[in-house]
Amino acid sequence: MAATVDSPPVRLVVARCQVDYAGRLTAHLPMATRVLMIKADGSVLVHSDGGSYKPLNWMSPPCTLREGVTDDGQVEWTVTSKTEDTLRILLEEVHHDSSHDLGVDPGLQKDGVEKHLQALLAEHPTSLSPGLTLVRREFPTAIGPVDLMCRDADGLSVAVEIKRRGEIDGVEQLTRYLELLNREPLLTGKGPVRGIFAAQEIKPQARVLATDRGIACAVVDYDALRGIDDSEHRLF
Amino acid sequence: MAATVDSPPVRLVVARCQVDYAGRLTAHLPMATRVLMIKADGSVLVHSDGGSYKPLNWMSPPCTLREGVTDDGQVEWTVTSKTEDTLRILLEEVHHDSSHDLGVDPGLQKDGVEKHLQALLAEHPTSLSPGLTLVRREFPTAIGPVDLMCRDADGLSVAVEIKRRGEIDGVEQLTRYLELLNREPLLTGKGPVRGIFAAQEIKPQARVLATDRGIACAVVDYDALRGIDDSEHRLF
DNA sequence: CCTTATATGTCGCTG
DNA sequence: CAGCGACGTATAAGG
Repeated sequence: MAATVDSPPVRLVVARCQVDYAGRLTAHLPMATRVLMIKADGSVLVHSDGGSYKPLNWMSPPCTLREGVTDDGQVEWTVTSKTEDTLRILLEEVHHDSSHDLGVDPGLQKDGVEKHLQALLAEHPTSLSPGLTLVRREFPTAIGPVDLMCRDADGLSVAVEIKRRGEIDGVEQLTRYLELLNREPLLTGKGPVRGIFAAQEIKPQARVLATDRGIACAVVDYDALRGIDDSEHRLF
Repeated sequence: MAATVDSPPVRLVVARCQVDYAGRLTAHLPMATRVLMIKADGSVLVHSDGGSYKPLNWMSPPCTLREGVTDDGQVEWTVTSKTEDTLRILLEEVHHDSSHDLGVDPGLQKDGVEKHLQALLAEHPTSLSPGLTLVRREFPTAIGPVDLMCRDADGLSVAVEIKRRGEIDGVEQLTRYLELLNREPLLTGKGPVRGIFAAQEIKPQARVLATDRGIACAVVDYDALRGIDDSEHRLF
């Protein structure tokens, strides 16, 4: 007797279907041929040809799929989550239907993003502003750690917020830190704490807001920093 | 002669494979069985069983897939984008391989997103605060447009920020706008610009911050607004 | 084409 | 579990 699998983990279906979602929003997909992927946890993905990795429609786990038949004899899938979200898929014609046991996935291994950038800047603080020396990385405040705390040639404290992409949120974040840091007498002895917003790319909007708040912007050349130890500084 | 399809739009492959990505980061997937979806534009999705709709790894269009063979005879896919990102998939064993023509997708119809909420509130500004009249939607400022600019019965300007879910970011956003708007003499003639933070749901933290800054919070009943023209107002 | 704001964001971490 | 920040964010809208 052959070994059987009770509920095959992944099911791939190609079918002409119509999809309706109701949850945080309502969405409707007219009848057309699409790829349906049903995973072991009951989650469903509705993919069209093209677009990026995001499905046209989907249901995230945990959820349950119920297969039924409508009054006029069409197959209907109803996917429901605990939070009353529902995905209804009406199947008009099934072109393909297969199931596959994948087993457990060992998972993804990532390497090298922003932590690396922080390490580089910690080693070369003068690339942000001349005369800067590192006091400490991840300098703690009540609302979270500042990426870099430095001191400049005049003895002023300098708080540095590092992002890969400098957007307005990052300026807000640094502003909050500066507000708290400027209440610390130990830091403000020689004058108010300066702020530097450092990123590989700084959006115009973020630059405007930073400038408006007296925060300096530093565009960091990642490759140059990585390649050359004593890189030129760029401060705007 | 039978009609042939040169490059079938969607290809579904289930295979034991190993995946390596190099781009803004590097990522590695050890050898395991996964679902591979190749779309017409050459984009590739690597799905495992479980997780959400996001693939373990992927390549976004535009990109090209090249099928090759390694020195030791294994099938190898190399997907490259214009921006020198590369996805390398080493296939050890193919369990399934099928192609399907989907045709053009009519696309998704959404309802109940923020834009719709904004339209409803623009039509019924009194649901936010009594006596409010709309001056203009998407009122421009140096750092972006305010969702609604209104005027109250006393002639005061009122800036409204609308979110589906009211979180702390939205309060920050409105605060920024108010800061800029209050520098405009044309708006502050009768007094400082008021702020209203409107959302279907407002998180406690956001409410505290808003209150602290003198910003009013309005919880919007989307269904009521959509259903009834002259809905009751709720202002906290 | 670039910039900006939204997302059924998702994901991972930390308190 | 909530809150917060990052993401190869994706995606749509507007200038």
